[in-house]
Amino acid sequence: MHLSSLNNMFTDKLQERTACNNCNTKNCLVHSHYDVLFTSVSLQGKAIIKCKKGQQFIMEGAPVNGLFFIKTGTVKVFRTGINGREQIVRFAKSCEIIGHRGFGTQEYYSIGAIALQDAELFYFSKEYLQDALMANPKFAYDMMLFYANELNRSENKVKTISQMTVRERVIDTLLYIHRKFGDLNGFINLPLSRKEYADYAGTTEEQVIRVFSLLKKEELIRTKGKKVNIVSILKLKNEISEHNYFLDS
DNA sequence: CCATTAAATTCAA
DNA sequence: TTGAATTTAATGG
Repeated sequence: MHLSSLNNMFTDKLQERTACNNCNTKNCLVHSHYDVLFTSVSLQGKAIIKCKKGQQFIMEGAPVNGLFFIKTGTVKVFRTGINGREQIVRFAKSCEIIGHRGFGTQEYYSIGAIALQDAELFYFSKEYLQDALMANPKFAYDMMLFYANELNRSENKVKTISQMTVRERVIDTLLYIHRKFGDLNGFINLPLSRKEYADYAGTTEEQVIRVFSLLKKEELIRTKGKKVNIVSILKLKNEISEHNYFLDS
């Protein structure tokens, strides 16, 4: 089969899968630059990767050779600390980019990424993306905005971790997850273990469990297994609003 | 941090 | 669909 017809098959396949419901086209780099990313004649440097729940698709220390866009599913991005403790850097959902920090100059990934649910990923090689960026200023500009935003978020996170108490950090984490993933029948729409809350908040599993217990006694949250129901978002916000509370995505 | 028990999830029959 | 096996939550030392 000829290469260009192979490529058409690829694009058709993509098109039928690109009807993602929770994607705001305006904010989605893949969708708003669909033509740039998918209509090139070359098949090289793009792929769809299917990732099962719990599967790690970026290894810390592995050589960087491209970057991922999440099509469906959710992903956690983490870095391993000094005594083997995991620090979750961020959670990502569809339309977000993973592995971008190493894109320009870095040789190796400084982060790992694991699918929290079954996920589909678009993969683009460095070379492919470089060509797309060079050829399309609007795409390059949108990418730059994305990077600026990421940097801002990451600087805010430093403040949060270093200045807040454990309880405040756990609350901050709950609000962040809720803001980002919304809720389904009152429960936060992302099942996370207590350890994962801890790894994001920079604490231990036990601390999170104890803070949760207190919050339950105070009737600020309810839990059912992994599912968490925030009773009063306002009261939780108030607890940390006197410190730094930044709206980020 | 570790040990114990309770609870929830997974998996396969 | 059930329940046995495994994993995760919760608490107290």
